[in-house]
Amino acid sequence: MQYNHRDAEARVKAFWKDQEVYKVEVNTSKPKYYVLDMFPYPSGAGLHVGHPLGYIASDIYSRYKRQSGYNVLHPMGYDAFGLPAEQYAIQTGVHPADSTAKNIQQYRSQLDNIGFDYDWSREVQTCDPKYYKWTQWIFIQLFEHYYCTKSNKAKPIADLIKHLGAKGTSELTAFGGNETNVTSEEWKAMTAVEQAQLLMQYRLAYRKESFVNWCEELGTVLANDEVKDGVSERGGYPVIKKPMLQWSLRITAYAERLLEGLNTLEWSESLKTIQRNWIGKSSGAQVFFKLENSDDAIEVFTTRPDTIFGVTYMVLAPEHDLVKEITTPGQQAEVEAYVAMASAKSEIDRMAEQKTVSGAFTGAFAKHPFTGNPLPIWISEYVLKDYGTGAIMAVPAEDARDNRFAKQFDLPITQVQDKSQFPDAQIGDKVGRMINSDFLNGLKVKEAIKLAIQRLYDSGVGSRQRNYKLRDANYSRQRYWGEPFPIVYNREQIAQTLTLAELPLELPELEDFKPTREGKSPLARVESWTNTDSGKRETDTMPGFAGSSWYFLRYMDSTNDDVFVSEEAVNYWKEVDLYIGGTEHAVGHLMYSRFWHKFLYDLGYVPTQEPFKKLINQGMIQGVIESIYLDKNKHDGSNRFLCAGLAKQEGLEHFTPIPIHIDFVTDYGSENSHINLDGIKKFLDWRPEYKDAIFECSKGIFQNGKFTSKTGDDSLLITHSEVGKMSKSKYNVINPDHIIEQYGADCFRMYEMFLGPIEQSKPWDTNGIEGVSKFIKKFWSLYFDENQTLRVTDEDASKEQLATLHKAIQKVKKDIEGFSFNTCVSAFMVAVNELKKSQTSSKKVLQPLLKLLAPFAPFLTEHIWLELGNTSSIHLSEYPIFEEKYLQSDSIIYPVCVNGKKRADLETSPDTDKDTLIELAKALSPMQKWLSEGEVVKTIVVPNRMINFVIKSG
RNA sequence: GCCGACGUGGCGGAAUUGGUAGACGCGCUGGAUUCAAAAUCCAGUUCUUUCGGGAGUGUGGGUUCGAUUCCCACCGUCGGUACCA
Repeated sequence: MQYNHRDAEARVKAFWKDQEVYKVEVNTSKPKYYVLDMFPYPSGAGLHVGHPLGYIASDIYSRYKRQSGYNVLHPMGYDAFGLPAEQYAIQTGVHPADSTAKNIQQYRSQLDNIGFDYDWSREVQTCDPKYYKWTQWIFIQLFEHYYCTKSNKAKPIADLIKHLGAKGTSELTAFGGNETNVTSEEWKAMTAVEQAQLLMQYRLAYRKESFVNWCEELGTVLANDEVKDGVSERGGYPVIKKPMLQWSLRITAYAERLLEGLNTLEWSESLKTIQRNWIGKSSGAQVFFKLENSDDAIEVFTTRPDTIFGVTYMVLAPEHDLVKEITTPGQQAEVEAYVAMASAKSEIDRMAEQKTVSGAFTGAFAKHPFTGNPLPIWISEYVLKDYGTGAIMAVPAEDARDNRFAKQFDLPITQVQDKSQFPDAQIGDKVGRMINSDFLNGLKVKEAIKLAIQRLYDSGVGSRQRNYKLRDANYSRQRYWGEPFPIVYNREQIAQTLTLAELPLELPELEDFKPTREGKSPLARVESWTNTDSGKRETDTMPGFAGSSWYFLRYMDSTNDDVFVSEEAVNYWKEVDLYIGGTEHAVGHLMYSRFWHKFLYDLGYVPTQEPFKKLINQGMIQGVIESIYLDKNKHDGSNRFLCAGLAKQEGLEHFTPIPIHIDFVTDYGSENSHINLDGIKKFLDWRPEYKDAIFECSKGIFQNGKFTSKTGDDSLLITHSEVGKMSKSKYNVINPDHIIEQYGADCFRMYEMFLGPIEQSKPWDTNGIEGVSKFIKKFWSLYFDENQTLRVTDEDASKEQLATLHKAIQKVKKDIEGFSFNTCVSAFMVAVNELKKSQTSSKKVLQPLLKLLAPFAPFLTEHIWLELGNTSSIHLSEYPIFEEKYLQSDSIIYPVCVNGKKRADLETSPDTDKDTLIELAKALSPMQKWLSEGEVVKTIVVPNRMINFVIKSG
C-alpha cells in the first residue's frame, strides 16, 4: 500500500482550517518575521506552473521560521486592477469586476491546492473600494505635500503657501519648478488659478503634459504593450506620440534617498545595480547656448564640460518645445516629416537604432558660449525628450554617437584631447591633455572639467549640476478599470481633493467600456458621475502600480476602516523581512514602493525608511512555444503548412509561424517536436478556418482528412520550438492542478524546488517528476509497512542512522537559509536512501526527520504526524536541532593529486600531521608510477582538503 | 543600443572562501522479480582510448602548484527598457 495523496490532502486541509493553524496576530512575546510574495495579477489563464515557484520558496521559508519560534506573517492578495480585464470587457461586455472576481476565485482554489500557509483573513484586493479608499487617501497626501530640499523630507503644501505669502519664492527650498520666481507681493496679487498653477510646480502629485501613444483610428491611448512596430497590435493602425495633460508623481525628488537607501538593503548586487543605473546619477554642468536671432537659449546637461570647445553642433529631441519656434521656413517640410517619423517610433526602437543615423537640420544656429561661433541646430531621434533637458551639445570628437552623426551629415569634428600617449584609448576615454581648447589647453580631463564649470559660471551661462536619469512617474491612465482620482475641478478648473469622509470615491457602473473618441477614459461618458455640485470629476484613473505600491502595509491591518494601517500593527510588523518575486519588477514596482514608503515615513506613518529588507529574485519558469510554418502565399487557393526543415530550405521569410497548442505536439520542446496525424486533426478541430489547408512534410502530404504518403511512412510535421513566456496567447500554459491531481501537492512543490536554483529561469519540463514521486513513496515506506500499519517504534537508533539524520539537518537548515532549495531536496533523497537501506524504524530518527521535511511537504508530514498520535499541527512544532557530536568521524579520505589532477586516495585519521601525510601519500602504490616520472619540486597540503605533488618530469 | 542575469553529460542540475568536475534525479543499458506487464530492487552510464592513459564546465587568451570558480576579449540565450503586470 502506498500514500494516498488525495485523501491525505483533504484531511489535512480540513484540519488546518479547523485549527486555524495559519492565523496570526500581533504577539509581542515572540519575534516577528514578515515573508511576502509579489502580488499576483489574477489573469484569465489562471495560475500556471511558473507562478508558484516563488510562492513555494517563501512558503518553505515561512514554515521554517515558524518552526524556529517566530511569529510569521505570510499574507496573500490580488493586484486586481489592470488592462487585460478591461480589454476582455470591451470584447465581451463582461464587467471587469465580474471577470476579476471569477479569476480570483480560480486563483484561490489553485493556491489552496498547493498547500500554502497564508493567513487568508488578511487578504486584500486592490479593486475593493475598502482597499482603494486608502490608495486614494495616499494620493491626496502626495498632492498636499511638496519636497523640502533643506530638511530632505516631504512637507505640507500649507507650509509652502505660508512661505510664498511671506517671502515669495526667495529662500524657497522646495524641489521642483524653478521656472517661476515671484515676490510675496506678486504671489498675493496672483489669481487663484495662477496660484494653483505655481503650486503644481511643487506638489508631489501634479499635472503636466506628458506623451502618450495615440491611435487616431481606434480613438484611444494605447499601452506600450499594445503597440508593435509603430502600429496598434489590434488592427495595425498607426500610433503616434501625443502630448496630453496627465497626473505625475514627483519621484525625482526622492532620487538621492532612493539611491542611498540601497546601501542598507540585503538585495542582490545586480538588482541594486539595476536600480542605481535606473536612477542614473551623474554630475557635470548645466550649460545655456544662446540662439542666434532670438532671446531664447537651449539648456543642456553634460557630464563632459571639459569638451566644450569640441562642440560643433547641437541636437534637440524631435519633440523639444523649441523645434517649432526655431525651424526656418526652408527647413520646415523636412523637419516636420522627421518629427512625424520619430513620433511613430517607440523609445526602445529609437534607442536601439544604431546602424542608421538619421536627423534633420532646423536651419537655426546657436552661439558657442565662449567662442561665439555659430552652431547648427539639428534634431535627431537619438536625443530623447525626457532624458535630461531633451537637448545635447554635440562633441563628435569625444562621443561615439555624435561622431557617427557628424560623419553622416558632414559636420565638423574638432579634436579637443591629445591622446597620443594612450594608443589604446577610445572615443570618450578621459585620458590625455586638452588641446584646441583656449584656457583649458594642457589640462587633464579632471582639471579641465573643474575649470570649465568655473568659467561657465563666471560668464553666467552655466553651473555645476547633478543630474538623474530617473523621470517623474506618469500617474494617469485613460481607462475605466483603475482607482478613480479623488479630484474635482472647480469652475476655474482648479483641482480640489475630496475629504477623507468622502472616500472611497467608487467607480460608477458602466456597460460600455470603450474609451471616448477624444481618448478620454470611459468614465467621461458617465455624466451623472463626473458632474458634482462643486465641479467636474477627474476622469483618468490611476495606473497599475498605485495599488501595489503600498499593499504590504495593508496586510498588517487589512480590515481597519479608520486608518490605512494602525500604529500598533505597523510598529510591530515594521517592514517586510523577506520579499520574493521576479526581476521583471526591478525598476517599476520596487522603485515606486520604495518611493511611497519613504514618503509615508516622512509623514510619520511608518517607522522604517525602506519597505523590503531582504529580497530574493525568483527566476521565471518559461514555456515552450510550438508553432507550425504557414506559407505566406496560398497554394491553389489553399493555405499551406510546411515541415520546419522544408520551410528552412525554402527560406523562413516566406512563412508565418502560427503558435499551436502544445497538447497537440509530440515530444514538445525537443528537436524532434512534431505533430502527427492525430495532432493535425486536433489542430483542425481547434482552428477550423484551416480545414482545407495542405500539410506538407518530407514523407507526404495531408489534406482534407487524408494523408498521401510518398514513402509509405506516417506523416510527421516537424514543428518549430522556442523557449518563451508561459502565456495564454501562446497556448502553452501548464496548470499546476493537473500535476497535483496526478502526483499530489507535496510532490509538485518538491519538484518545482528540485528543478534548479530559485533565481534561475528555466523551461518547464515534467520529465523527472517521477524521481520526486518515488522519493515520497520511499519516505512513506519508512513510516508504514505494506499493510498500511505504522512501523515506527521506540527502539534506539544506530550511530550511522543518527549521523544520517544530523547530516541532513545540518545541510537542509544551511541550504534553507541560503535559499538553495534544490539541494535541500537532494539532501532529503540522500537521507531517505540511507535510512531505507538500514531499515530503521526508530522514532528517534523518524520523528525529527518528519519535522525537517514539514516545510517542503506540508500535507504528507502533517498526515503522518497525526497518525503518530500528535494532536496539534506539525507546522507549529519545533524545528529539529543539529548536534555536531553525531557527525564525528575517526577517518578522513584525502585526494592525492599530481599537478592538480587526482591520482589516488589516502584514508587516514583526521589528526595526522603534515609530514606524515606526505610520507603516507608517497607510499601509496598508485603513486609510485608518478613519482618515478620526475622530481617533486613542490608539495602542497591543505588540511582536511587535499594533497598535491608538483612533479617536473626530467 | 543601454542595464542585468545565465551558459557544466542525452536532459534538470551539484561542486557557496580557487583544492577529487558531474552529488541528487530523469533518461538510457543490462540483470533480478513476474505467465506477462506495471511497480519495486540491483549494477552501469561525460567523451575517447592501443585500457597505460588522454581530453573535458559556451569560444579564445591570461593569472596560479591547481580555475566551473578570478581577470581580459568575444559568441549565444533570457529578463527589463519608464502605460503588461
